[in-house]
Amino acid sequence: MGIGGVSACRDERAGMGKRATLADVAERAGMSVTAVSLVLNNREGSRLSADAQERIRAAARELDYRPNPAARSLRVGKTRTVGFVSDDVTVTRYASAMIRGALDGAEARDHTVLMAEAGNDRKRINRAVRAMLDRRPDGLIFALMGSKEIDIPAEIGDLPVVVLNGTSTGGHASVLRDEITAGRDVANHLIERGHERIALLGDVDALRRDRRLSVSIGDRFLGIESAMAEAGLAFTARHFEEDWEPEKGYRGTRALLDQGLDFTAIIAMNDRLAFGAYQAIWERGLRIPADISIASFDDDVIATYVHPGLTTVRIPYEEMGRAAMDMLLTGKPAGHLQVPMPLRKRESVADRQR
Amino acid sequence: MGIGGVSACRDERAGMGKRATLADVAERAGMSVTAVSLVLNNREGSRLSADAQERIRAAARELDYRPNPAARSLRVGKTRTVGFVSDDVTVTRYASAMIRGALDGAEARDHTVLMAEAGNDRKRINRAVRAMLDRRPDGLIFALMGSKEIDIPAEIGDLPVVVLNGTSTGGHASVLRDEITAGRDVANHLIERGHERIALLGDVDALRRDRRLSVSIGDRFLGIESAMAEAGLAFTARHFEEDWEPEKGYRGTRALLDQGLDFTAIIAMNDRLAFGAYQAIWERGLRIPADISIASFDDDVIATYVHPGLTTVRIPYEEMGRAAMDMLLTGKPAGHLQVPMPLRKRESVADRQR
DNA sequence: TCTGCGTGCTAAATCCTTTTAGCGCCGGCG
DNA sequence: CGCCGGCGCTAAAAGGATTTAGCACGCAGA
Repeated sequence: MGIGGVSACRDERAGMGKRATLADVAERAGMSVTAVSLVLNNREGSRLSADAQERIRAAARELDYRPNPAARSLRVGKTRTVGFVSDDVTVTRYASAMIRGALDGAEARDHTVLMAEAGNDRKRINRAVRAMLDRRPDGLIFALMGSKEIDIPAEIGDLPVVVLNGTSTGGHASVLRDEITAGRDVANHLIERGHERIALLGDVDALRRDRRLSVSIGDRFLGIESAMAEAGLAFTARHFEEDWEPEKGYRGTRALLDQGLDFTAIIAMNDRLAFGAYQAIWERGLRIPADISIASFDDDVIATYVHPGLTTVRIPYEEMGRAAMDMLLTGKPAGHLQVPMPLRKRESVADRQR
Repeated sequence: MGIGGVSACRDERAGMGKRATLADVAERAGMSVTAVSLVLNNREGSRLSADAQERIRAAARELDYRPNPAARSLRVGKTRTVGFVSDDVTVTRYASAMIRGALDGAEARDHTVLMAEAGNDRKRINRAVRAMLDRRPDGLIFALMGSKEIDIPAEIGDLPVVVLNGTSTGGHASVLRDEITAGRDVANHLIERGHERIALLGDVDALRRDRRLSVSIGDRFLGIESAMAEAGLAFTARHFEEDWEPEKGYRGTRALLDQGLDFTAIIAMNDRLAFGAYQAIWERGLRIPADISIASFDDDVIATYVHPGLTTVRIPYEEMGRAAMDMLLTGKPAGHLQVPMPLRKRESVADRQR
């Protein structure tokens, strides 16, 4: 039975300085530390009397007891903490949605997230991984801002790992987006609207092959082309462009138009290219979608800024982040999850007029 | 004294399963645990012989010893961990730069960052704060995606706190952006180029007053207007608009143009409004910057996507994140730091022609 | 010779929780 | 009667680091 002074001292100082420990709760409840631990963790092992349980819970509540995670993880070996290592947070603006998804997933399972940014430099990656490992997280997510294939440092050993928005050479579990279906959806959407003469803006050779550069873009092309082939169509115009920026979309579309307008729709490989296309099309006095329909990929901010709104496929960053965390926190992560990419239909696609 | 097998077991299995402990190092060096701790932490207290020191260091190196942070922080009370609570990661795309800045700052001081997202809901904020507090971080950053004034939960007690991109009602240390100077810079830039008839796009009453909505927008107006006043100028046109989206910028600018074009330049309150203005101006067959110059705020992605490039003031998110972390990790944080906002001159502003 | 002190090092306590081993008692079984 | 086993609970160990207290020894000064 506690001396009044001691418990009073702890009592009112919640949040400030010292916090109640198991021993404090035990003293207040007139029980042993073990008993308190048992009860507060609802261990089935040995049932304490209902009375004792109630006293303990009451004491814990009154003292606002919350276990010290350092002490707990020292004993148990688990930290209820997940490491989130990303190559580059700032590259893709939307990528913060990936973080959000992961954070939500962790919160739902009562874990907290340690973040680190590692860049693309191998040394810095190793340093970040060590820093994480030192904190003994229960798992690690490698988040890639451009979907790529990476090497996971061997140091990690058998710690559960999920690669987010990419794959690893070691064949670790990963979360990807379903670019094949996305490609098919975009192409089919135009085909269903009656378009038969379609131009491709942002065609490229390198990315299709090398999965170290991108594990997703190859699939995007694959999907587009399979849908075209199934409809018995081929592109009536292609503009090759590796650098998918608005400026390039603008120039590319101009070049395409110079070829004599033998298309009624454009598939742009991303929204920035599409935005450039808008400018080139406006400049010619043509109208979207009346004269030319456009569809693309990413659902970047600009897709909603422009008139008419751009029909595009959303990259489900948030869902992916969430999925990665779920994967990591439920049993042994394995396999490659493909998250569907929803088609956002806006006003840039209409039925073929001509 | 260890059976050979034990140390051999530990020896080669770095990263996997068990890791070397202080006791392992001590055993290998033939010293006491205390001695190892003393040496590895370079304690001045008692000098061990150079020979002993060398043996200890060698043993630690060979075993790839790294201290268990749980054990350490259990003893010391510090965790070398900082909590980063943000209201909403996804609202502002650029805001991820804030995260990056904070991460870099923490890395530089060998701290790791615990992230949590709290939204704007008081309950959820408290839950996030508790989750953080349970992990006993050495400090807390409250990052606000739209710069606002918030209440910091009292629970935090005397833990060092920095409010990032906002202020607290409790007067905690904070990192803000210098919107007054930014406002002045934008206005002066136009004035120096000879513009005397200037329109303001996105004027608004509410935001100017209520610091709970925004602690920065009021200053932005203040800066703009003080520079105008010093030059003896007043706006020749204003469009009021609370919702700073492209659509509204488009309509607003059309309305402004309908008033009879009595301005040669526009100050838009943000880039999205400015983007809308571009569209309205193009539609009239006018040219930027030949007929109308435009300058605005934020340096959003679209500022570089459009032609001509949009002159705007960058929000220094990354620097702010970094500054907040520096503040937190060096002594007692206090005061309000104003991070300068650089003017990005692009092609949307030219000398007055008419 | 004895005291005092600096040197080089270590045993033990401490931080807080979880887990293991087991105590004392009582009722039931053989 | 003696033994076993369940009940309700606790003492003690373990986990890995830091910190405090202090030991043994040798040397210098009185």
